[in-house]
This record gives sequence, structure tokens and C-alpha cells, in this order.
Amino acid sequence: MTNWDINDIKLPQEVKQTDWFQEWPDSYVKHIYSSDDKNAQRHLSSWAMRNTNNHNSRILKKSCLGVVVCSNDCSATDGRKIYLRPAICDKARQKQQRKCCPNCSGPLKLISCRGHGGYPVTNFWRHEGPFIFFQSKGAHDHPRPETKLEAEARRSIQKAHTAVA
DNA sequence: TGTTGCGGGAAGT
DNA sequence: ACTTCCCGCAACA
Repeated sequence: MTNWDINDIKLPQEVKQTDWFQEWPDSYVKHIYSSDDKNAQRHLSSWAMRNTNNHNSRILKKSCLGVVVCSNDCSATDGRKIYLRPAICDKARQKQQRKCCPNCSGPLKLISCRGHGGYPVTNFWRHEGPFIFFQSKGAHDHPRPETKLEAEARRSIQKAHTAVA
């Protein structure tokens, strides 16, 4: 059932069963989602993936931005490490890297993804009739960042905090 | 302020 | 010709 490639002229027309949305696709996996799947429609991932132009309007390509860590390698009180979600927008990401670790105030650093032959892991999305075909190339060689929701939540807490101060 | 998708253009192969 | 990266734009939250 996975004997197809995202670049094939013709993708499988008959799909027995669609997959549940995968939040953390890793390694060289393929999925076929229903075109009704909201997360698939939005091409979401909990990895921080940014759009990359492949000059092909039929296949959407995204590449991984890695994870932002504390350069002091500090641990939170619960023992967990700091793994922030890289901002997707270039400008916001440059600004983010000048900020401090929310835990120890040390400098942050971006660990870029080199999981696909030294290059970032790529994800491909293609809408075809009642299906959304997904293909991942490369295995992430870094920890998982915050999910999109976690990052949004932290931003709004920060905002509330600065509003008081 | 940040996310997402689009597309032009440059550069390397 | 094909891929990858960089940039700005526009819609949206």
C-alpha cells in the first residue's frame, strides 16, 4: 500500500484505508490522509517545518528548522531540558535567537536539522481527489521542539507577564 | 506579531 | 534542466 512516491505521475486511486494524522512523522514514512482531515489540510506537524519553494504548485514542500536549546544545557526543576520551537518566519527566528533561556536566562542556540544527508528533513504534501498524500524524507537528528500549541501558550503567558511588569 | 502558502529570482550542479 | 536557498508579498490569526 506504500508502493508510491510523492513525485509519481499517478498516485494510488484506490485506497482501502486512510491514516490517522501523525503529529511526529519521522524517518522515511508515507501516509495517506483523508482530504477531510483538518490537520492534514493545514499541513501541520509538531516539528517546526517551514515552507520551501520547490516551484511545483502541486506538491507542497516543507523543511525542518530543528530545535532551539539553552547553550548552558540547563534543566528545569522537573529535570527536563529546554527545547523551544524555532519561529517559522526568518525574521522572528533571528529575533528569537537573541532572547534568553526562559529557565536560566542563558543564551539560546538553534540546533539545525541535518537528518537528510546533512540537510534538513523534508516533508511533502499533495492533495489528490479525496486524499492528501504525505511523504517524509530523512530522520530528525535532534530532540522534539515544543508543539505549536505549547509555543503559542508560552507566548501568551510571556505577553501577560510583560503586561504586568 | 507570527504563521502559512505563493512565486520570482539567483546560484550550484 | 533541476534543486535549493533567499526574499518579499498577501491572507489570516
